Amino acid sequence: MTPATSTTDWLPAAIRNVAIERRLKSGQTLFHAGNRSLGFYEVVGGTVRLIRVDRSGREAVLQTAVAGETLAEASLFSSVYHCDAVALTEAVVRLYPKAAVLSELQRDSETGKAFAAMLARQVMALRTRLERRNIYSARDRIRHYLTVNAGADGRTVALTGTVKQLAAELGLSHEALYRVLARMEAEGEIKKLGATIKIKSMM
Amino acid sequence: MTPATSTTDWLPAAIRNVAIERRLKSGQTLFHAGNRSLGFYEVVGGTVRLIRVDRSGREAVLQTAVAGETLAEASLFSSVYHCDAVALTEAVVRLYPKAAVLSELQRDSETGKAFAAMLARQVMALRTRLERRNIYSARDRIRHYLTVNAGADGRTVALTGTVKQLAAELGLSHEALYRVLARMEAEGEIKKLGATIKIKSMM
DNA sequence: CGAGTGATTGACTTAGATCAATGACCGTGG
DNA sequence: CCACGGTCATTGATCTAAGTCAATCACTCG
Repeated sequence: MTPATSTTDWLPAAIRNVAIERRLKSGQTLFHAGNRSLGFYEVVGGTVRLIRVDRSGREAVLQTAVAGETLAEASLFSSVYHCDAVALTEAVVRLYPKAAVLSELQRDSETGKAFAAMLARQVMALRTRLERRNIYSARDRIRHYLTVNAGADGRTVALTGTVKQLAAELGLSHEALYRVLARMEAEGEIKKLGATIKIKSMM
Repeated sequence: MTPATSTTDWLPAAIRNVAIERRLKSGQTLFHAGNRSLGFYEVVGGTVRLIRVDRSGREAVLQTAVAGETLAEASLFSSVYHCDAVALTEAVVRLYPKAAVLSELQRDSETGKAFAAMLARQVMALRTRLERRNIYSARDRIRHYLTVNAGADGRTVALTGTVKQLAAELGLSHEALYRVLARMEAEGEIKKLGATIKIKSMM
């Protein structure tokens, strides 16, 4: 339900303690495709990208992970990494060693369940975000975001970050977002109150 | 790696056999938000939508599941459904009962692992598709698709369905896709060979 | 043999990207 | 304490890529 890529709360302390923190310089490679998989990572600070490089050198970004997000979970179940990970900015990551995680998942079925639940929730949230991107009109995309993220009263949406960040989440330029938001407010559909948006009427 | 939402291969026969198939008429509701969660579904045929309805009656689509895809996995870990599911077309779904699935996941750690691995792969694939939608230019979006989905030789992409379906996957009108593909071919970047695209040079 | 759908291409329109500029804030270093 | 550099918020002007409407042709199917 929450869009938050709520990272690693499912991890028992036992595993969290064996995590290995590593600091990356901007541009530095964390792992390469083909490297033996050591486990999955959590980005503690900065930004790390997963990249697939084709033989002509062109690269395609598979994921851009920022602080709090998690990286390469699937590598837990694979012996090698299938893409490159490189730091886009200076960054700090935490490695959760494969063997430790897997054996813990196996030993404690509660942890296994929590892990699966977290992944299932992520799948749900990702599908929702993807579905939103299928909406062509900026206004309807915003409406989708608002109704999906409305609080319990169904009328109040708490903005998590800056408007620019929201624009990125929606796949709009920030200018376009400002404009549409302004129009929606002018037409009485919403009301901005600081970091909150009130949904008033709907057309 | 494969973009396929490869559904239920992880399920042991034991569970597959207790699945309950159900036929839905177009427009029929499979479950409502707040209903006690019975398990998750696989869409065998037709199309089913997950919908969140806000109090003013506006609805936001959270997911559109077509044949072969899976629905509401997260409900395995929740006591009630959190949205409505309604058939967009006539449809056939298969219900995997929660209790049976959960106990099997718990009993057989191999199954649990396979389930988690499937979810992790789905998360990866979804993130990749979402990342692609961040690319504004149609051409670059197509390039992203091609490099991500290139076969082992890195130069051959097998199209899974029709070009129209690809257009939907890319979030483009099919006309736009035809045009850009035609231009790319004219400029020698790719070569279409039936249901295959050869990547020739890259600009 | 029509009906329905995909593939393709042309013409036209427009929503939203881009480029620009301004004002409000904010931390910070002298 | 204040000037300065940086980022966010906001709005205007302009441009274009891609959507929409439309028409044609090729196919498949009952």
